[in-house]
Amino acid sequence: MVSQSELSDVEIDRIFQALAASTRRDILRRTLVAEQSVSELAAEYDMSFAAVQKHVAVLEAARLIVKRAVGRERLVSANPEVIARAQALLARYEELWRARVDQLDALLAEPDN
Amino acid sequence: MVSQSELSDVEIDRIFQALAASTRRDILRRTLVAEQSVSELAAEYDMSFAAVQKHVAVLEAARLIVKRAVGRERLVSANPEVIARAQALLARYEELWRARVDQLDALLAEPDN
DNA sequence: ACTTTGTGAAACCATTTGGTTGTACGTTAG
DNA sequence: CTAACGTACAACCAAATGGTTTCACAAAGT
Repeated sequence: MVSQSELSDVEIDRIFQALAASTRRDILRRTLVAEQSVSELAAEYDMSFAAVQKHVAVLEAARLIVKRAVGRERLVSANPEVIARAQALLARYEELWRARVDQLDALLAEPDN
Repeated sequence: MVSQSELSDVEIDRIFQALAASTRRDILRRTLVAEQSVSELAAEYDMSFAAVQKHVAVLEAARLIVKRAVGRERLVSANPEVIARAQALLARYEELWRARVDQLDALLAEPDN
């Protein structure tokens, strides 16, 4: 079992904000597959090292990734836990929708209409 | 079956960007449960009508909601289709993670280690 | 006919975002 | 020891964001 403290609004803001840029989604994808140093990541994109580092920082603030120090390198790996939380959030939205549809169905099934 | 054209990066950007503000998530929640006019929505928040209208516009640009005109009102309702797409995206990320874990498991299960 | 209501859009402003370059500093390599 | 590498951070800038107020206009109510 993992820590199941509820996510605050600002935390959710940060998660979706972090996901709202394709470079960051790509970094997330890469680090889900395998741990990578910040330089390795930076080499993949057509922008400065500092820019990539900032993207990594945004993902880290959202706790979508974690870094661990190994010598002078910082190895980045994704945190699937938080991704799962975001997914669960969206799933709850869909549930609201289903409830609405069910309610409508029940109404239509009412005999005295 | 619904239209299954692939989402572009910018479309995905817009979806997550739209989800990255709690007011907009709240609007989405309300309109998932029941159709609401823009004024009805605006009445719920401590900001100007124009501000809420802008939030609605952001959600609409992301196609997370749709509007239909009834007289002078614009009735807003959520589009669960797009929410499902976002959820599916996150699910694929989790799948990448699982593949990584499986690969690691296989490696550890190797007899000649 | 006039007024009110619901919506949209423009202009404006402060803050945030996403990029840049430059600097500093610890770690590894020669 | 010195040079190169990996990272972090600050300062700066343009563009986007999130709010405001104001104006315009069509639809509904009186």
